[in-house]
Order: sequence, then structure tokens, then C-alpha cells
Amino acid sequence: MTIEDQLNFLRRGTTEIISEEDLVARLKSGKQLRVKLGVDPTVAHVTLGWAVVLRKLRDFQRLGHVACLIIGDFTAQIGDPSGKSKTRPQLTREEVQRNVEAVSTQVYKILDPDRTEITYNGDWLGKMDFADVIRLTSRYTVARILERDDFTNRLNENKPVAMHEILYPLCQGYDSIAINCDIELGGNDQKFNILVGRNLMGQYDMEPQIAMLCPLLLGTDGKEKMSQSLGNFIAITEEPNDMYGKAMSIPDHVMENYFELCTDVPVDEYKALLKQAADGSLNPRDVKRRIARELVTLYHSAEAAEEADKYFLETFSQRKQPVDAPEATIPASELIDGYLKMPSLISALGLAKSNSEARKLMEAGAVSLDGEKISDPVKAVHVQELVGKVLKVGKHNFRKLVL
RNA sequence: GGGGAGUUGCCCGAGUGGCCAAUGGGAACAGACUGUAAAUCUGUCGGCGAUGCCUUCGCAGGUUCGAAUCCUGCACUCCCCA
Repeated sequence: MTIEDQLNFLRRGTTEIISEEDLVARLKSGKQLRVKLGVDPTVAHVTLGWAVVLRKLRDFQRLGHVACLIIGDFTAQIGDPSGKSKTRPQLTREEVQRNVEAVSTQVYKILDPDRTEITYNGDWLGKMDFADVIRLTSRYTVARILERDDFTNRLNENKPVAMHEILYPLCQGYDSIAINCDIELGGNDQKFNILVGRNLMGQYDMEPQIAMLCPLLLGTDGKEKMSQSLGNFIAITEEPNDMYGKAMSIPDHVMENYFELCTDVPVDEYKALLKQAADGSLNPRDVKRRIARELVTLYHSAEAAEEADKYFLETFSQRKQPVDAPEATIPASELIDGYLKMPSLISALGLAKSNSEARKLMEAGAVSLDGEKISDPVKAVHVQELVGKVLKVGKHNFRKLVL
């Protein structure tokens, strides 16, 4: 691959490279580059949004470079203020530990383990004493920290900004000092933090890192960035049918975003598909099916993608009952002389949060048995009327009832 | 250190003694419609063995037949002054 080809390959799905000349120079040097990505284990799932930068990191690995993944076990306890309009709750050690365990295996669904170094920033941040912290803070000014919109906005709105939050960029910047990488990757919202790292490296007489920024993936709502706290996310560990279904629920206008950032479909190819969808020669739904299939293929397999596609067409497009709905055992504890009430069954099967919710769903006509609506929540039903039938709650949930 | 304002359900935000499980908006969920969506219309939006009962309006006490609403203390936040 020529340098030009490498650059084009790396450019896909980035918004900004600071600076591109530096990147070219380092690619030309021919040495194995170290590429830093810091992630805070604040959540227990790797989402597609997070996968965007992981995939970019993997792109570097494919070119023979090394991924330096920093698990922010220390910084997770502070909470990154980026893009946040309020102070984030500080996580406890136990919560962080749980997330670390979950996440550190999930990342290998994307990364090549042989070219990945994982470090924990608690190893250096956790060892600093107060004097070290003071020394670090003396390298940056209050005015420069307050340049950040997240803080000025909050100050203008008379909302609190806690002291520890303004230390966050310095913590992340210190990570860059600690592991001294060539490049730091991050989402667009990380620009400020990454540039702080770049500046600090200069202060410590190091070659400043190159900042490489990826756009933020929009969530399945098509409005906000994908995040676990907003619930608009797709996790890479999601079951094939769920992953497929969620992908199908994204609004049309974010399809390009998903193609570019979440799949390996060549640019020319997806542009052509989107054009056809726009001029009406192709049903946008079928373009979206392509995205859904690509995703399931990436994180499961091509076969799983085919099956999810089939399942989707049957249950959603044709509104049929799936041939093989997951089985659910009717809990014996719900039975009184062989009878039970539907709301308690529905909540016992986890299809509603409470009996009340189940009752309300029934009254709204959201519950059916073998295609027949049942809306009387009070009526006692005998098990024999249920066994072998398919219970549907809402539009997505089917359960074949067994004893 | 002094003075002032505030804390309500997932979020924003009404409510200043009974008609309050608490107006309104957003989110979410469900129904109809559809291309799966979006948009639109409709309904739901604390819990329960449910024409009733139980727990909610920062936390803890108190006044009252009765408190989200009044009093006391505590915690937290913001503003102005120093």
C-alpha cells in the first residue's frame, strides 16, 4: 500500500486529523506506530458507537501498527464531562470493576489481540500524591480549561461545575504522557481532551501526539448520539434478531452514517444504494436491510444474518407469527387449580415490568394469543388454553408457551 | 463571613392546607396507519389479590381531623456582596 492509499484507508470515518502532515510524516517513517484509545468503563456493553473508534483502531492494526488501549478505571470514577450538561455520578470501584471485566473481553470482537496492549490508568493516576497533582495542574491555566463549551454553558446557565470535573481533561492528558503514543483516537467530543494531551506532551518535552477524531454515531432514535444512558444503542453483543431489528428501526436519514462508520461496505457501493433509495428505484427498507445484515454478519455470522433477515420479514413485514418463537415455560407458581391470570403470567415471563403494566398493555390491545387479541385482564384462564400457543406482547415479543 | 433564591414523578416544569397519584410539555410504551421507520391520530405513563388499599413531591421531625403545600432542624445547588 502506498502512503496515499494508507491515508485514504485511515481517513474513512474521521472528521479531523490534527495534523494530517504529521500523520503522513509518521507513516512515511515506516516505524510501527502506537495508537492510543482511552475508554472509560462506565457501562457494561460495547455499543456500535463505541465500536466506531475501535474499528478505526483495528484499521491501524491492519496496517501493522499497535493499539494501546487504556481502560480508564481511574477516570471512570471521575466521569468525563464531555458533552454533558450535568455532573456525572461518580462510579464506585465495584461498578467500575464489573464493567472492566465485561468490556475488556468484548473489545476483542473487533481488535486483534496480538497487536493490542491494554493498560489501566489507575496504574499511574492512582499512584500520584497530592503534590504530583498540584504539579500537573500548574501546567494548565484556568482560562484554557474554561474554554470548553461544556463548562461555559453550564456556568452561563447557573449550573454547578464541580472541581473534579475540570481535572478530567488533565487526567486524560496525563495518560498521554504515561504511555507516549504517536496518535490518539477519539470521538469528536474528545477533541478538547485530546488536545490537552497534545499540549501537555509538549510541556513534558515529548513529540506531541496526533489527534484523530471520528464522528459520533447517532443512536437508533436518529437524534442524539448513541449512548447507553439514553437507551438508543445497539450493543455488539446483542442477539442477532435484536441487533437486526434495532438496526431496522433507525430513521432513513442516518443510513449513510451507519454505512460509513459501522460497516465495511465500500464507499462507492453504499453511495449508489443511497442514491437509489433517494430516487425511489429502491425501497429504503431494503437498503436498511443491507445495513442490518452487515452488522449481524460482523458480530455474529453470515448465516445468522440470513436468519435474522428472514425472521424480520416474516414477523414485521408480513406480520406473521414467527415459526419458531422462543419457548417460555408457564411458571407453576402462577397456577391456582390449573388457572391463572394473564397479567401475572406476562410479568412473570418478563414481558412487562409489573402486573399493572401488563394489565394496561392488555387493555391497550397489545396482547394476543395465536393472533387473537385478549384484552380482559381479570378473567382466569386455564393452562390448557395456553399450552402450545404463541403469546404476543407488544409488536416484538413472541413466546411459545409450554409447561 | 453576610444576604437572597431554590430542591416535585425518566427529564423539564405547574402546584402554597382538603377536589393531588399531583396540570402541561418532552421522552418512553402500546393501538391504528406504514416501507421497519418517520409524520399523524388515539391510549397508557407509581405499585397491589384493584369500584378499594399502599408508597411518592431533597432528608428527618413537628403542627393539624387532614400537608407537596405551614413550622423546626439537616443536606445539597444557584445568585449577589465580602
